[in-house]
Amino acid sequence: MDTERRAFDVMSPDCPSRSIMQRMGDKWTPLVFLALESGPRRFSQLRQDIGGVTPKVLTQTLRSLERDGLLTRTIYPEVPPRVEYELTELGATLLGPLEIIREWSQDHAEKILRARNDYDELNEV
Amino acid sequence: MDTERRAFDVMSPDCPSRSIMQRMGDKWTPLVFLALESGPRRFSQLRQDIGGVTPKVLTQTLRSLERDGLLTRTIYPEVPPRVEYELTELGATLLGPLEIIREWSQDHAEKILRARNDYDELNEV
DNA sequence: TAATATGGTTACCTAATGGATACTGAACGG
DNA sequence: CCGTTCAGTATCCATTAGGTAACCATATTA
Repeated sequence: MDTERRAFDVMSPDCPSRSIMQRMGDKWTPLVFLALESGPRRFSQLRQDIGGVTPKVLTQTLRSLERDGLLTRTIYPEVPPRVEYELTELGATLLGPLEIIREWSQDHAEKILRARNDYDELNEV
Repeated sequence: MDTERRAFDVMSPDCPSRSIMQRMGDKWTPLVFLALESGPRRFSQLRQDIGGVTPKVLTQTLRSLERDGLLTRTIYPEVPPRVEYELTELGATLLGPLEIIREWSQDHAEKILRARNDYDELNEV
């Protein structure tokens, strides 16, 4: 129904879709998604799945994704506490696009690293 | 042929593909790509196509993409100077994935903005 | 009493990034 | 001699990202 007019346009400086597009390229968001791909995970499981993330930053990332309705945070009133994170339906629709980006990155990493070396050799002599 | 072993794995903290994945989500890179989709463009054309980018930042972005072999920078020795940017073959392979991200962002922007509002109302009262 | 485990939060700090603004160089037009 | 065009640089400042380390609440175990 909305084929004629685009409500959002990423090329427009003030369009909110632009900030959304940016966020999905932030440092940890894609990795959180890939880790949640196969089902709900606990906080410390995510920490292990994603190498090198500090708890603070992981918390920030998760909160921000929760705020955007991309995942849910469920607290189970047990001791010790258990908190599970799970993609929402909306969040799951992002898995496809992210998987494509991931494959591209992995498939072309070698070429890019070579290009960087060539460039640096030419311009740093 | 490389179905068995992955040379690069974005889930590994030290893998270079990770930095590559991150870069394609930076603020201006996707917009540069979309602007170059239909052919070479000059510096000031890009500035206009992409709203709100300062020359310094645009230069940084373009240089970084050139370094990675994703676009070429051609200087024509004229006066006033003319510099054209054009996607390389490698760069062009990124257009598909980026287009998918763009569509996702535009299609789901409204839902996400609504989720943000709901979240903020619940947690800021 | 205290250590342990979980799932965080908070305060604090630094380095890098982003952005605004003004300026340069080189040739041409007037 | 001055202004204009193009493609950037230079300079400065504010914001942010990310990291470290300490802390909290709770119940169990010893």
